[in-house]
Amino acid sequence: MTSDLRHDLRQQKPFISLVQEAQLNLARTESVLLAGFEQLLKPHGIGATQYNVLRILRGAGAEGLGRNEIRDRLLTRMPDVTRLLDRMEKAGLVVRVRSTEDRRLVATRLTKRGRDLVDRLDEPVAAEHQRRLGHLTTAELRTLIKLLTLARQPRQSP
Amino acid sequence: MTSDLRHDLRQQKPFISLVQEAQLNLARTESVLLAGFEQLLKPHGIGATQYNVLRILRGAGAEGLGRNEIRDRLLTRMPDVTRLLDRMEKAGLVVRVRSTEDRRLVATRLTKRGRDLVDRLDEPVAAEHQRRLGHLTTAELRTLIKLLTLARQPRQSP
DNA sequence: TGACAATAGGTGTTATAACATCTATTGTCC
DNA sequence: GGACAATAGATGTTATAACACCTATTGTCA
Repeated sequence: MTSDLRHDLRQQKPFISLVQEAQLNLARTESVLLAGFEQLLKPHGIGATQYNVLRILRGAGAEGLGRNEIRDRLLTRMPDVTRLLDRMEKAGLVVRVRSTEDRRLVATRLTKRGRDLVDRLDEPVAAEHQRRLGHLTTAELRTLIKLLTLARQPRQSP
Repeated sequence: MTSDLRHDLRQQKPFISLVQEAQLNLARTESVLLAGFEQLLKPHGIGATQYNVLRILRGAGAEGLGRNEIRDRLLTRMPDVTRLLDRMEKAGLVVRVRSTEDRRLVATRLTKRGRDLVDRLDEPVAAEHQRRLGHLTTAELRTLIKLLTLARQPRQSP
């Protein structure tokens, strides 16, 4: 009776399988890194998600991007991109212009202010990442990237 | 002039250093795994954080734990544990009892309902983790865990 | 061409997170 | 033993995330 055995052993911490241990480590590590990153961004009035949008828009060039395109490019799932962009527009970081050809389309673009901010952040962000992960060797980083990429491919039925 | 060079090359995606690539992969992988996990928990009316608390309290035994102790054991940073516990108490998953010896202390304990829920979730949670990460070999998982652990030790000045 | 699905985006509402500040209780030290 | 720092926890308030649903515009096809 598997169920009884599990019942008896609980309270200790057995059955922390390797996959669970990996998942716990992943969550913990991401949390630690993210916290440091948010700390860095806070004085500039934005969070990690907004920073992400700034990078995406900078990469997209002058034409800008539509809401759904931005959503799809974000690292983390984020419904309600509309109001995220609302806030960024209010903060003067982006502007939105509705297309005249297809009036359903609204392109979001960086303002000079947004562009300047993300440019100014390049160095401190790189420095923070270096500080956090710079003690890993190149080989270790490559392996880590490889394993994380592999981890995103589920066994079956994506 | 480094600054000018950077200025000229922007818009492309150069300067994605290994450390940044690692960080991006970490965030992305965590997001994907977390989304699947939340999906699994949703039918049970809790999220990943509450599930975490349930596991922590189960591990703590019958005496329960104080608010700060729970906060410190959580995987991810979480201010406002008070209202998280409020919600769980309202949902009948935990109870809080104030100590008579030191009236500052309030122990939070699992109710039978909370205990049953976390017990019932053991199998589906294990299965989900297996589904997500089970295609990695034991050696790969060990390496991943090792590297993630290493990544949490910053170079200097914690 | 007119109904209707598809697409892009927005809004209303509720839940949760984040931040700062507050209260109660206990320990400590002059 | 009385002032005061320290500790444990709670509360007020604002911002953000999550979820379901709505509006406008365009494409398509009988």
